[in-house]
This record gives sequence, C-alpha cells and structure tokens, in this order.
Amino acid sequence: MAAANNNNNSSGSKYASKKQNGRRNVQPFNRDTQIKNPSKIIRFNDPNEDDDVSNRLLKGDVVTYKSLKSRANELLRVRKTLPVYQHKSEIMPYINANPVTVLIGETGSGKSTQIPQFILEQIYDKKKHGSIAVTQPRRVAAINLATRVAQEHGCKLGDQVGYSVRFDNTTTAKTRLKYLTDGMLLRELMMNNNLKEYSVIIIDEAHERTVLTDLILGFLKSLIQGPRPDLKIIVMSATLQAEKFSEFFNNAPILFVEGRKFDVSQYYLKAPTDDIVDAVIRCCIQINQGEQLGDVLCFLPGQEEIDKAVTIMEKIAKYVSDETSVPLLIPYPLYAALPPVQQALVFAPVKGFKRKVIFSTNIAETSVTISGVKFVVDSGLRKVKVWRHQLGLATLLTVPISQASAMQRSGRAGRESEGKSFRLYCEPDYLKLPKQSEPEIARSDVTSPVLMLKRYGINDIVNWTWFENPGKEAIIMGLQELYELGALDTRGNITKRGEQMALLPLQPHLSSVLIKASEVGCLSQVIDIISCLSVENLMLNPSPEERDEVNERRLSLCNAGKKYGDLIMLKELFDIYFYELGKSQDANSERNDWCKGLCISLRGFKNVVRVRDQLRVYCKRLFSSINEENEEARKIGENGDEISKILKCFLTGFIKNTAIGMPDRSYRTVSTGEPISVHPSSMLFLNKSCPGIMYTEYVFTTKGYARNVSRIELSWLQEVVTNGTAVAKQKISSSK
DNA sequence: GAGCACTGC
Repeated sequence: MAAANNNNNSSGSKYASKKQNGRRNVQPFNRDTQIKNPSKIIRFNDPNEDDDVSNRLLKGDVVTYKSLKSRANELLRVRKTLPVYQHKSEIMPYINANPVTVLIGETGSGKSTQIPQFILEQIYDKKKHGSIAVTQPRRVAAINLATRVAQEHGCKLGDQVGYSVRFDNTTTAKTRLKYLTDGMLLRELMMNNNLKEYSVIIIDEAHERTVLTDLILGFLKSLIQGPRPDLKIIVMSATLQAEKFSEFFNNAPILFVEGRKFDVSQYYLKAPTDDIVDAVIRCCIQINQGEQLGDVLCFLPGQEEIDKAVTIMEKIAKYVSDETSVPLLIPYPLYAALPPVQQALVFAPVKGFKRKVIFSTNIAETSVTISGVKFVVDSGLRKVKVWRHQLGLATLLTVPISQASAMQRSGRAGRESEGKSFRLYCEPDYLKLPKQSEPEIARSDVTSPVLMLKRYGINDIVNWTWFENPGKEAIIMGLQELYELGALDTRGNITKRGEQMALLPLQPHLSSVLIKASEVGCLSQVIDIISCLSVENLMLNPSPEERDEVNERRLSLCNAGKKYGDLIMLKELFDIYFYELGKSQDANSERNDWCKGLCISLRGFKNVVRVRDQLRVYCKRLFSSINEENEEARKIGENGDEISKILKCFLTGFIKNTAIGMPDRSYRTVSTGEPISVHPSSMLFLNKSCPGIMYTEYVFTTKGYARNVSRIELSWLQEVVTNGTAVAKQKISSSK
C-alpha cells in the first residue's frame, strides 16, 4: 500500500480563490484550532439515544428555571469554542443582508445548533414575529438537535425550542425554533399555507440530496419568487455542491466555515483487487499487526458480503493474534435489516486486549456514528436502488461510490483523534470516480412527488422550479400512474380522490388501496395490512441455520396466509400480536418471545401500531361517509369471500404488479410478459399452484423478484379493470 | 433460495 497526500484544506482554498476572482461573494474563514477536550464534542445521530432523549428531559426531576439557566451558562463555554460561534460577527451580516445564504460548514463547525440560535436572538432583540424552521433528513437528528439546543437556550423542550417528527411533536404555541424532518415540512406545505408562520427556513444537510430535500428547495424557490418574498432561506451543507445551491437561488452568497475534525491519512491499493471481502479481511489483519489500538470500520456494499466477512474473521481471529503484541479481532456486522439487539452491540466498547472490527453498509456513512473508530477500510462500493420507470421495476445494483462518499467514509476515522483510511482501490481510480453520487430523485419513482406538486396546484410539472429535474419521461410516467390510480382526471387536474391520496401518509398506490377499502367496507383490515407494509424491516431475515425452522413456524401460525400469501399473513400475525398477546399481565415479554421465535422485529410491530393509529385517525377525518361497522377493528378469519374482497382492494392499487402462472409453474408479468420469480422470503415461495400473483414490489437483483406476494384469481383482473382504473388507461393509449 | 439507506398533517 502506498501512502497518499492528505489534503484536508482543499475546499477552503477553493472558495477563497473564488473571491479573489471576484466571481462571487465568498467569505473564507481560517481553520479553527482543534479543541482540547474531545469528550465535549456534541455528537448526533446516536441511535442509543433515539426518541427517549426528550422524554428524559421532559419527565426528569422537576426542572426549575434556575437550573435550566445554569445548565445553559455551563454549555455557553462549550458553544464559544465552536467555529461558527467564533465567526458569528462575520456570518450574521451576510445572512441578514441576503434573502438566501448558502452556508458550508464542515462536521463539528456547530452550524446546525448555533446559526438557528443566532437568528432567534435577533428575532427577540428586534421583537419580530415569526419563527424558524430547521429541517433534517432524519428523525433522530431533529430530536437530538432540538434537545441539545433547548439546553443551550436554557428552556424546556417545547417552550421556545422544540421538534416535530412523525408520531412525536413537542412544539407548543411558544415555540419559535423548530427542528423538523424534511417530510414534516413538506406535509406542512401540503396544508397550503405558504409556510406563513415561519420567517426563516433553514435546510440542513442539503448535500445529502434526498428526494424530500430536493423537493423542499424547489418549493422554497417558488415561494420566494411568488407569495413569500419576505421569507429568508439558509441552505446548510457539509461540503461541495455549494455552487449548485448558490446558482439555483440566484447566485446567493456562499459562506464557508471549517470544522473541527482530525487529520485522516489516505492509503490506496497499488493494484486493484477482484475479491473485495478477501481484501477487506487482509487489510484488517494488516492494521491489527501494524497499527496502534483503535477500532476498525469497514464499508462493504451489502449484507451478503458483510455476513461472509464476519464468518471468515470469526474463524481466523485466534490464529492472527497473540496475547502480548497483536490484539484479538472481534467482528461485528451492521446493516439496517439486522435485529436492533444485534445492532446495539457495535456501540459497546470491547474489554481487554481486543480490537473491534465493524463490517457495515452505508448505514455507518451518515446515519450511525460509532465512537472509538480510528481506522476505516473502504471497499469503494455501495448498493443502490435504481427505478426503471419504463418497466415499473426497481433494480438493486452494486456500484462504485463517489469521491464525496469516499471522503465521508474516510472522515469516520477522524471523529475523535487522527486516523487512517485504507481505500481498497487505486488512487487513479479514485480520481476517476464521479465527484458526487447521482441525486436520489434522478433514480426514483416520482409518482409521489408529482402528486404533491399537483396537490399544491402546480399545472406544468415538467417546467416547475425543480432543484433537479427528474426528466420528462419520469414525470410523464408519474402522471400516467396517478391518472390510472384515479388521482388525476383526463385533463391532468387533481381529483377529489387525488386530494385524499395526497393527504394520506402513504405512497399513492397504498393510499388508493385504502380509499377503495373505505368504499367496499373492509377498511379496518386493510389499514392493519398497510400499516405492516409501511414499516421497514418488520419481518427480519433468519440466519441460514434457523431459516427452515422459522419458516415452518410462520406457516403453521398463518393458515390463510399459507394459501393467500404475504398480505394475509401480515394481517394474521398482526392479529395475534395485537389481540392475543396483548391481554396477559406480562404482555411485553410475551410479545418479545413471540417475535423472537418468528424472527419478527418487536420494535417494528410497535411502529405498526403507531402507523395504524395514525391511519385510523386520518381515515375518520377523510372518509366521513364510512359506517361504524366498517371502522370497527377486527380480526381476519379464513373466510374466502372476505379475503377476496381485501385482495381485490389491493389489486386496484397494484393492478400493474400482477403476473400469470404458466404451465411450467413459472410466472410472467401481465404488463410486459417478463419472467418473474416469487421471492424466497414469501409465504408463496413453495406454493406453485397460484393461477396468478399480485405483488407490492418488483425488484431485480440476480433476476426479477416479486415481494409481498398474494394469490389472485385471473377473473379478478378483468373485474377490477372494468370497474375502474384501466378505462383510463385505454383512453391514454388511444389518445396517443 | 434472498434482503442499500432514509422518511411522512
């Protein structure tokens, strides 16, 4: 391996030189001194803290005004060491003088906690009205930031500072500074009030370029050009992309504040490798033998590679260490589908002469921060879901990461002290990588964004103020999809059904199923199923050893699911969880054991109940005509008629996701005739006797897989088609 | 015979 030049300062000088060119109004700041006490670094995104932080603060011992103020004074000393605080007098004039400011603050600059407070002080000083919204891509970040800032501000959470995320809103009438998720701000926009309660909107982590942040940027531009010229906008981002944000907002000034991170030296391979797992393991062994103590974080593309690496390291660990000079390697897997208990293991420090090695997906790149990491090993790969709108199919691809992503990964080694980053590719190949990853919106299904725009009253979707235009083709497919779901009329105007769909916190297809269920009288059962579908990683993947056993147990519990498939199975499992296990004294531990035996996430089912409660409230409000009987919660039986009714509701939303059984027992999709296989995780994987199948997801990995599969009768296709949506489809094709 | 990562009035 060859050591490469480590240049941490490049972006700073880049912006500085722009000022000399006189091209743009740029204010460079000097590198800040490194802080002396790293334990005082404010850390976010800690999943150990999760949603309970605020509860601790709210429910803790009686909090007096005096104790809040003294805590705030204590924290002020820490705040004053933050780069953003030290440059306050230089930053604020820019923000005050410009309607839009782009602020580039590196990790540890304090931008997310301090800038909003500076603005809040000004609002108080000038006795102005209006409040500040700060958006975050993730719930945990919004919660943790609000909690921290409330402490710094010397108030209780929910007084002047609060947060609003799905299922949890601590804001009150007093709140002037509100941290919220992107999704929540979009929901507020959907209420059509032009965000009038806010005088300042701060978009944080804009560089992550999620679909929702991109949409918000587009909405903000149209707001300041139209009904809200008074609105002040600050776009905050880690590094890079500043030019793009600035240009989008009429060449807004770019401010750059350096952070407080430690140097990370880069090492590259001299020759490329073709076995990435092998290369990662070798690299870990080398680190273990040659480097000082400190944990290793390895980035691999997916679960398969991670499990393989963990297995290998478990086998060889004792042979490549000794008790005196080379520590024992302890491998840990980390990915989203891992049961929460196992995820939590990576945060516990290891005792004794050992070195923790975490094999992780991209989850550790932004969402999760692990302390103690001194070394990063980067495979240079990630998995990405790409939507093919022509085929209505998602493909899961392993692709090279971008330079920005590689830098972010390396940075994970320099959070607490100097670190080293080992890139398992050659330096010339790094230089050939794209600077940025392709933004999510360019590779996503835009049906839902298009519906939001329609609901907001935008007619010309193609020429809207997109921050990143997903392309005419994608937009037209989205419009057509919405038309077929009955959300748009023949002139492309939003229908009453479309309005309802836009207000439901579901993807349009599921909203459409829900509305249908309210019409035919199986709303309660369909809500339960949709709630299960809305929760990611509810059904966990059993390890290969216990796979057959778990499948057997699931099948034996779900008589109807065995025949009709995964949607009905979810309802059967929900019924057991909710009705049967909820009664005893020790309901929680009973549920826990039950979930463990079936390899189901208990946390997942708790979320299912929250989604269900929310949907029931929405439905009550949206469908005033539904009768009492329809609303009543009930268990599913094995009654074929009832099950058919439920599945036909799903068919109205997923008519495109159907396949017909062939004589050779394979399936071919109705829309394109492509072969499709039932995913092995499905209840119907072994059942080869379905005349047809319907699925909620069509993913291409090694081949086309149908996920969440249900049995359908072929006659249903015609029935559902003539009843509704496909009439529209015919009109579309005949008008072409 | 298999599972990138987030998120919602």
